Amino acid sequence: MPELPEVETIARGVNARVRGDRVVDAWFSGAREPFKTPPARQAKGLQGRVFLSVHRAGKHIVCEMGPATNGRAGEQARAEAEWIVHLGMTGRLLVTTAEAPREKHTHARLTLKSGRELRFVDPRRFGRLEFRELERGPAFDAPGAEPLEIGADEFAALFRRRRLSIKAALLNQKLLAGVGNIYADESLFHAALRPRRAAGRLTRAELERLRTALKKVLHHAIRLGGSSVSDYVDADGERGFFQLQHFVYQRTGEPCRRCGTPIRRILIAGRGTHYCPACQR
DNA sequence: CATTTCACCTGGTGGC
DNA sequence: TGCCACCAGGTGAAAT
Repeated sequence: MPELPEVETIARGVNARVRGDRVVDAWFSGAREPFKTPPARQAKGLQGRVFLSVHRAGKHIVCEMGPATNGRAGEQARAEAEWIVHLGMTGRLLVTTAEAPREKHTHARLTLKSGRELRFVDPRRFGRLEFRELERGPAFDAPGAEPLEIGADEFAALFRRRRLSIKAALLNQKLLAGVGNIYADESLFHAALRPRRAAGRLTRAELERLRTALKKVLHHAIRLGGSSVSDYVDADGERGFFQLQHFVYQRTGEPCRRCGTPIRRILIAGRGTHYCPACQR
């Protein structure tokens, strides 16, 4: 469901829990949707492999998988494959005991050598699971720029000559990777910019305000998430996601925390968009 | 080509 | 309680 901060938190939590563990069995549901790679191929590819590391790229969780056979002791194995998890709107990646009750809508279960399981649960099935053999193709690379790393020049260049709204531009993963509806609305509020403003018409100063607001909001959310990794990753924690105090997101009609004006909700790119008509210009 | 709309899913909520 | 409309953190294909 998750946007960049949630995905970052989940990737860190999963990394800490499965790094060095080995897949001894892989099970996938019969459902069609969540598989970018046919489930049988994923199961076969993952079988026996060791988790070298897990990290985030955009909204994707990328698991670097090492060889299925034990290497020489003390030798650092090289990644041979990647298991890529996109959580869509409702996906969760959980580390559980083998005995933990199986939740409805479980689409993948990797049994690990430690006895634990890594489970993918996704009611709406907007999530995607992909498996790549690095020998046969390129490593995964999220298309857009990382909002936490991008510099002022590169950021400004993303929006130059674009006629779409800045809100729609922020949501476009080919421009920036990882920004979703919550943090788009929140960062536009902190930058004091109307979501309907044409992206290409923002001044350099406004864009710089947006870039710093976005960074700040994302870092803050990661910091909060980091203190409750277990809410996301350990068997059935689900809090985490909404614990942040939003300034505009889903506060339609409520008073702006800065000036008291009722927050407005409009539709941009089919997504609910929240802003303060007084603070944002 | 850039941009917008819509379909893909299940589940929760609030009105009647 | 039931029924219904509407909403949800995402994205890629189809339409404009």
